[in-house]
Amino acid sequence: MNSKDGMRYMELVDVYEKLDSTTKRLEKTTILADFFRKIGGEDPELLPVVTLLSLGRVFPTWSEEELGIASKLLMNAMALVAGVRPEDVEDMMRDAGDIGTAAELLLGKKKQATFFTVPLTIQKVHSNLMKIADISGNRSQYKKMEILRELFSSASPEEAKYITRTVLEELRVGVGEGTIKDAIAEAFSVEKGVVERAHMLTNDLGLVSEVAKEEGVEGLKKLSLKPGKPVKPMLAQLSPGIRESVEEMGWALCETKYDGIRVQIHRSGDEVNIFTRRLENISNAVPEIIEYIEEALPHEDFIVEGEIIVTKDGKPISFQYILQRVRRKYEIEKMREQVPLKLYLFDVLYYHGPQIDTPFEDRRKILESMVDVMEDKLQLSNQVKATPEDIWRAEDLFTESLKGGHEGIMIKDPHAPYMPGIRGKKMLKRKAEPETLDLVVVGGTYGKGKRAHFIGSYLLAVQDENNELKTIAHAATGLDDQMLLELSEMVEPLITKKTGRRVEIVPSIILEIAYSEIVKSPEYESGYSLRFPVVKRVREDISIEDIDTVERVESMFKDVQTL
DNA sequence: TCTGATGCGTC
DNA sequence: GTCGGAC
DNA sequence: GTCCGACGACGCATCAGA
Repeated sequence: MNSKDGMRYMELVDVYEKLDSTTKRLEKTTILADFFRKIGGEDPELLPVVTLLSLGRVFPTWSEEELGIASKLLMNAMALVAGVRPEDVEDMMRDAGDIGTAAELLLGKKKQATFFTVPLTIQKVHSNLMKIADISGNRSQYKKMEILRELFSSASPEEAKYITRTVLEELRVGVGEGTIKDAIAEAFSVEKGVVERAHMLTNDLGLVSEVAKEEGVEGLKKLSLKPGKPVKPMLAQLSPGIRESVEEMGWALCETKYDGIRVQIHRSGDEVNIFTRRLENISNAVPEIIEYIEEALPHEDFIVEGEIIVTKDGKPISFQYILQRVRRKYEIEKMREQVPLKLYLFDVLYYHGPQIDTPFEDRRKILESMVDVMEDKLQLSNQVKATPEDIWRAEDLFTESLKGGHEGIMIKDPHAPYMPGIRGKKMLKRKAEPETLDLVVVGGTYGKGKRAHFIGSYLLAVQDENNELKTIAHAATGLDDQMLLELSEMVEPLITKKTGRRVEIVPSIILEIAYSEIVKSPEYESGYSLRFPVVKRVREDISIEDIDTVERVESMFKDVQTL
């Protein structure tokens, strides 16, 4: 290590390799903690950067910066550097099962011809990646690739492996935020709870590690909630059953679960901002929501949360519509007419100071005191109180919710504080039982990582009135290791064609697929597709003539719409 | 100027 | 979003 | 219980290239 030029990227790569070589969380934590401590001692300015890079990120969570490079562009850049065709890279990637490993192999060959290189530093890698995010406009893809090319040309094969994975933000060394938090706590001898809280409130583990080292517990405790700065929303777990969940809480506040977009709304002085679950600012896309807030809530600093849905004649309509609104930049006024929004508020995080430690029961009361309801535009979530004795209140809410075209119910612990970014048992969700269809496998796509040498996703079809097969969805989740293997073995002899990572398969294997909802599809031959498809089992007991039909799908889709 | 591929966010 | 695997 | 990483559909923005 050279103190003038900063620490070499290779040192970080060694850490990645060590992390990858164990599956034990405690070991990973110690590896990271040791490294953080080392950086803290030798090159403290690098600590926030290294913390982010260890997570496989270039920017902190709250940042709106993005690289605009994913697998395809990256493959092109790799092809350029290695002097091969992009298709060769794709083949290699399929065989290696991972773009990082493919990069390592490709550059390994190339490197033998290279004479010498200037060693990469962590700083250099990070600053070049940050530069990529700033490039836009004409020839931007080319310029981005030039930066990658420069990095690759001075990278060792092993370094290239992790640069590619970092660009894709998929480091895949088994380290996520939980492990990083533990490591920061261990490295700088602060309590884990304090690290956790600081992270909740800032969404910036780089900052947290820096403060932990420089100012310790005192510094971390000073970080706090501020209107204008979004925090990660508290998340819900699946409820195993309404009664069981309510009993476990003692009593519960149950609310309709609306099928829309979760938003966190901040008022800071004169400014109102609306953030999504991943902390993206969508204020410009939903001007009417800002207006409703101006009208219905106090002109004081606050943070509230709710769900935005689309309604027609006061009734909720398909989730697909709201996707037309969230990230829109153009023709906003026009869409505002066509796709009207409604906001249901259900929580408050800040009002006359932080309220996240206030029990939910009381937060709700505060929220109620803040809001002047606007019919059809802004309301509080529909809420009932349920105890084990009158569990029917919750059960009725559930059936009413589904009948009304909503998604189910939330079951909330009245005593719980608001825990940003935590998915715990203080807030549960209960949705309708999924439906199932019997579909035939007509193709597939090879997977990555764990699924590198399997078909990681199956293309499925229904039959039409002429017994022709029409595609309707891909399914990948729901397969355990054993089924993954068995299916691969069944499918292998049926493959008729391979193009890149995709294969075509003689139709014969039938899968039972669960799904939450049928949706209109611009992509699949049947004109429909499935929301949240899950593989349940292989149907060896029926034959291909028995699979479900386009007609059936169509009739079920209409049922859903007319609810 | 238009279209398809790609990226990236929502669920 | 769902799910399975590892701890 | 918790964390992590496999993977699903859709729609808008952006950019390359016809």
